[in-house]
Amino acid sequence: MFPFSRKVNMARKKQYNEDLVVEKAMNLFWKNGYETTSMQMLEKEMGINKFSIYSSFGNKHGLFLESLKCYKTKVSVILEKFKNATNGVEDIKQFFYDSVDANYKGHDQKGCLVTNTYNEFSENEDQLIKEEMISFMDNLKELFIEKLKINTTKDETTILKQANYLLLAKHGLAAASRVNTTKEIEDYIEMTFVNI
Amino acid sequence: MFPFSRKVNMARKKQYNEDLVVEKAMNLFWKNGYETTSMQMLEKEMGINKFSIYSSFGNKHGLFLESLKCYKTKVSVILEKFKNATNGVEDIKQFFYDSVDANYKGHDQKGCLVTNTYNEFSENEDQLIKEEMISFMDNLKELFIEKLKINTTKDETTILKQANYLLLAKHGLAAASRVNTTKEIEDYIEMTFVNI
DNA sequence: ATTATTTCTAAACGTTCGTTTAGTTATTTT
DNA sequence: AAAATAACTAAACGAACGTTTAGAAATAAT
Repeated sequence: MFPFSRKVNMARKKQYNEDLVVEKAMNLFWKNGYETTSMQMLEKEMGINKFSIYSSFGNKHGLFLESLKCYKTKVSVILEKFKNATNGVEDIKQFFYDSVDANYKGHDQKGCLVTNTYNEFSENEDQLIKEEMISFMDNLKELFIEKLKINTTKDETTILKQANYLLLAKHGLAAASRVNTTKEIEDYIEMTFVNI
Repeated sequence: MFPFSRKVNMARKKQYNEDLVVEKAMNLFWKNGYETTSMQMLEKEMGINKFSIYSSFGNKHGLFLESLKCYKTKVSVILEKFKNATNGVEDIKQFFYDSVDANYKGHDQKGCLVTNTYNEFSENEDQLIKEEMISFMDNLKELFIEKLKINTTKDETTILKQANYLLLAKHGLAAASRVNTTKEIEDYIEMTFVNI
């Protein structure tokens, strides 16, 4: 599963669960961003030694990639629900509400890790992570398009415009998740969908 | 003007213009963000020695604060135009277009420095900069409210909702300024204002 | 012309960063 | 039980960070 973890001839057992410590790392990255999160902080939060981090994940960058995977797994429940929905626009709105609920869990107001990462790396030279984030958003846009096509007479051009609009609206939602109240966020979502 | 620059008994003249080098620093911060921009990069971009930076601006943090002031001066033209406008909602839309134009100057697609800074510092402990950004956005929200009240029968609650919606829409616009085409940005702005 | 003061260059400062390594401990294999 | 091997702890690594300092160069005042 994890690229740097051994599987055969295990002389001594790992005293930690890799999935569990990745989730802890993910929460720290989510809260602080990539650069601000130091290996020292990760050591403390994950409860394991630096050596263990490096032998399991290669380096900080590798750990971050695993953290992103972990985040995707975390949101996959919402995403699957969204993918399987069949009501059209109403599904997108519900997806927005579900996303906010997920980001409010634990009352930490950390926004969306994908959006945060996208913002942090947008002027960075790390192509791999940028492409990961862009791919995630492109997939989301495709899903928006798919749902917008349900029960509608709108032409293709309008649908593409609306999908792009909704994708950008999600940036606003991520910002809102960090500062606004639940009520304000609700108002924002409702207003976003008035003209869709 | 600048807190660390001397004014009296100047034995040797400064070989640089402080306003000019701050603008260069601002452009670098704008492009890369605060943390990613190192003193080395600033030295090179500003064309002066580290010592000169420290004697003029105290430290990196001080230089960033001056850069933010410089940015505000830069956008003050747009902001003043917006403040003096009297047509209502149409003025806000024009302000959105003007903001995009300003951010596209130089074709660097750096987004909005205030929004970028707000994103970078949102989970940071730097209260001063956070408050500066929040204050800037609060002022903007107040202006939105003021313009929304022109030629309207809408009640106070609706206006507050719409102002908050527009403020969050500006986050989407900042994200769009970095990746979307001019046409896509136009579509986004038009769609944002359909239901206002 | 000399002195005082400021700016300049360039090197070094202490810290922290991500990363690596040496040596101990624990478990499996022989 | 002995040997082999993997995971552990803890210290150290070089590089980069923001910041400071020592000394040379330049200008003002005397």
